[in-house]
Amino acid sequence: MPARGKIPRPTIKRLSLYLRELEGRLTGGEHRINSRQLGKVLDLTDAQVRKDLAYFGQFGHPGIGYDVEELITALRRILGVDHRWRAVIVGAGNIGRALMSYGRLRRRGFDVVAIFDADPTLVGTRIAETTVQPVEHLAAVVRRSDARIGLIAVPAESAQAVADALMDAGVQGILNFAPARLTVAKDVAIVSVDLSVSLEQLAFSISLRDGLPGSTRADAGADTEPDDAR
Amino acid sequence: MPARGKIPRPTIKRLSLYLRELEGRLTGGEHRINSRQLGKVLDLTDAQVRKDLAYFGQFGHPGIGYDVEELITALRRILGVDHRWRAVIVGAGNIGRALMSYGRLRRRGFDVVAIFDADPTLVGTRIAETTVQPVEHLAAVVRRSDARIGLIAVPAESAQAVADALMDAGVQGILNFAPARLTVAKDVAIVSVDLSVSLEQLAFSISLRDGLPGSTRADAGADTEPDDAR
DNA sequence: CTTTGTGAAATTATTCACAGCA
DNA sequence: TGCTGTGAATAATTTCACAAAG
Repeated sequence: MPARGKIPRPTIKRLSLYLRELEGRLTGGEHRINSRQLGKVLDLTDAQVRKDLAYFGQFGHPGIGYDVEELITALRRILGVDHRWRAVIVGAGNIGRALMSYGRLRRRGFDVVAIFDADPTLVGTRIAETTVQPVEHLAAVVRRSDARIGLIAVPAESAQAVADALMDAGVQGILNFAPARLTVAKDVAIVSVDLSVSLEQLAFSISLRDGLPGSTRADAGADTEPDDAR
Repeated sequence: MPARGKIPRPTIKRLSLYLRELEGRLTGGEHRINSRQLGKVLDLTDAQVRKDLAYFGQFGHPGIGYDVEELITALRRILGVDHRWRAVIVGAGNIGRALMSYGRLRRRGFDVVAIFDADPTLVGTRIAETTVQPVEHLAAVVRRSDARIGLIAVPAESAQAVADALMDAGVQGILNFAPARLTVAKDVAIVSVDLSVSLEQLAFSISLRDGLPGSTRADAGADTEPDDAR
């Protein structure tokens, strides 16, 4: 039920940033905001903000601006985070453990219900109140818990196999932290995050300046931030 | 010495992906590749690949394709990863510790020389052979080690203060994992990665499909993957 | 007077398509 | 023949600018 018209890909990324900013403002006691103010903090034009939102309906009040709470509610529905999502993590290495312990995920609506690893020495250990299970249990646990999202935190070599297993188990979306490009069924969504790529973007930007003048901001793609949210 | 002409922002992100793919192929024993093959795996047209590379020079051989090693060398120079970078991490929580232990960073040319935290109970603990230092030491250590990059892994509330401290200490680039938009001097590069934003992109993509048909791939910005590298 | 929503214009990025080299 | 590099064409995205609403 989202939109009218076709939504530009960049718009989707900005919606999350709008939501994050609005939630911060609501906490700070602000109940009203206009497109200029919202654009300012994200380095966007006011027109950009209005156009992004207009793809999904009319949320503003001419002469007034936007009601922060109203807009938050709308954005949550648009992004699909007006309800909670269950997820599983595959890989209990550094990244998997950090994700498991990252309280912010839960606060933002994502419940990690299980973590798996293929290494027998890790199976049975506990991370943030959850016991690491053998990957063999993946299919059964995903089905039983009805988890719809899988987070891949395994080495590049096994990432595709894990993705296949997650898809077989029925997940609808995959967040991939392995530095590999994964092939997924077309009815499965995938977003990837590669820290090395982010660091290389940074190295490139720094190198550029060291050479000729000129400024650069970069957004890191997945999860990228919004920095340079354009 | 980089480019001729102005480089599209999306091109920069793809360069890292080309490099990652090429390194994998070289390891697999492939010494030659053409734009069609390289584009295929990243879901890009062959023209896109050629155009991206052509911004920086002539690396191909008509009728033949590209020499993998030659292209890797060129891409490393372009991206600024033909030499090593020293970095410091601020924040020894889940994310900071995971980054510190993430061996891949070192393998890709980034040496984390120190990690800091404001929490006295964490100071002195060891993570991957490195002792957590008090943030008060930040300026001195950054200067002494000549670190040029700072990784921010602290809560959103303290992220801006940490960014300011890093800039004062002289870093030229910041990789920000805090869910906050940071303001930086215009001669400092910044790339941000927000896992919640990536997860929301995923939730949005899944929700879209559940509604109307249509496929979506998403790249997560920072680090994003390359998935849907278009 | 302020601020939204939105066509029209401008800008940016991608794809086409082909001349030229191996 | 196979494939690169690139100008020209097309498509996507952003910005402009203004009518309408509070």
